[in-house]
Amino acid sequence: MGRVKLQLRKIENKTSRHVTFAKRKGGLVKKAYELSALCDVEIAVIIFSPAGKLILFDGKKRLEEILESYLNLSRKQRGRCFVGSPNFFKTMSEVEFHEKILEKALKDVQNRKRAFHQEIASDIGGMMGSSSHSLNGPQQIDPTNLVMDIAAMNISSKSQNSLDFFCCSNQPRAVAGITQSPGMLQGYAFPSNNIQNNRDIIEQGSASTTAALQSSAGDPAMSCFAAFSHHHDP
Amino acid sequence: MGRVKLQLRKIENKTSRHVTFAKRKGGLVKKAYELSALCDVEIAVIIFSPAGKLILFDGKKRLEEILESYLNLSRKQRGRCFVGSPNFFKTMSEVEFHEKILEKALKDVQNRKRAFHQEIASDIGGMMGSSSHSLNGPQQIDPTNLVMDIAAMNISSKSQNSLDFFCCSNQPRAVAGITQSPGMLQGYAFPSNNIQNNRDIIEQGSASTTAALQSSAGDPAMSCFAAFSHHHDP
DNA sequence: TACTACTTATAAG
DNA sequence: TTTTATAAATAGT
Repeated sequence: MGRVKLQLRKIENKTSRHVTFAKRKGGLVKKAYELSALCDVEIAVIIFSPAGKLILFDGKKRLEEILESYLNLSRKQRGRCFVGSPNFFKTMSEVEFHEKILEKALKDVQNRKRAFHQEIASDIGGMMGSSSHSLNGPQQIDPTNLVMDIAAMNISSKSQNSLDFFCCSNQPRAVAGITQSPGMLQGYAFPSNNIQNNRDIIEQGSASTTAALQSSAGDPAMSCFAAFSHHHDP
Repeated sequence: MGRVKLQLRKIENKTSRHVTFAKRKGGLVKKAYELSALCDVEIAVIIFSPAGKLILFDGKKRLEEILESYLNLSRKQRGRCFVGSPNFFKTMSEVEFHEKILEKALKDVQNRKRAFHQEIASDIGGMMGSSSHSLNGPQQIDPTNLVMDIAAMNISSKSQNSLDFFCCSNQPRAVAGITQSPGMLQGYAFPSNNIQNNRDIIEQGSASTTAALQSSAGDPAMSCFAAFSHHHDP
């Protein structure tokens, strides 16, 4: 829309590009808001501005587990999350807390290892041929098999107070394509361990968005956007 | 736009709502595509349809670390990612692989602990008052301090081959507000540990998108959308 | 699905 | 920033 039809390629003039970005960014967020409201669906729009900063719109709740990682990283209420070298730990209590988590995780893995040994042993001691469990015994390490297809996993709901959800990676920090604000993406690991607290934060977020919507006489989507806009550059 | 101006609230008629959803969904994705192309920015649009299925658009590369978690969870090429109880491990090699990771992580944390002890000891042995390092000695555990503000962290690039990026959480599986397809969100932990491999997959994705764009005489954004649409319900 | 009258978004000034 | 003229999106058919 406009005086002329634009070709769909990068606008070379920097000023024009920034003007267009500012306009269309607002338009996109507004459209997202409208679609979310009209059709009662959950939407997130994530934009990295030319300056590399983050602009967000999220409609309803489902995506908040992801989006909070962007919106709220600096709020120190995310739950137990440990990212980075232990050298970043600032207090002994932090170190010891994570030491305990890791000890527990290691113990769980080692228990599993023992169970494997037993199952293998019983396999050998039992009949030949078909075994009712899926173990294949020791294998070569195949990194491509180490990713679990979570969607196919049956989630066990027992042992809520044991460490039943953790993650390890030796992923180095330098992630392809991420040069600006590396912490944004990498800082998030898992949802808060305190669901009630987490929900409170979500509610807070909704409230502030609502407040922004109400305080603006004009366009609700635009003010919704404005509510988030302290997360990006001016 | 249209014959009448719609009020910005949920369309109650189900058929109208679905028609509007279909139209505006396409429009939103097209807008995202245009903004991405015109302004050379990275964009993702994530939509859960009324049926709860996923619709995605992503512009450039920065967000793929997040979006791949949705698009590619079932491709067993994500790198070393361990989520869930060790009981889900299917092979001894998986168990042993993660045992090693955890042992290393624990060792790193314990090294840090030792360093703390030394720093504290030298604090006691040194002059009173101002100390040049930031340690405060042992403290009460304050869970709210255990989340690191990654954005404020200075990322050390050394020790690429040591475990310098890992995460632990005792987050239970039942995450508030996530009832459908829980695996989608929870399955993803960190970017692939094999960046080259990861990039290959990204290129694949881009290629198929490009192919879709080219194979459609009509609207590039729409066909781009179509390229992803096998991820949502028909 | 296609049409079309109308609203909305926006390129240029 | 605000104002147009025009292109684009879309509600109802």
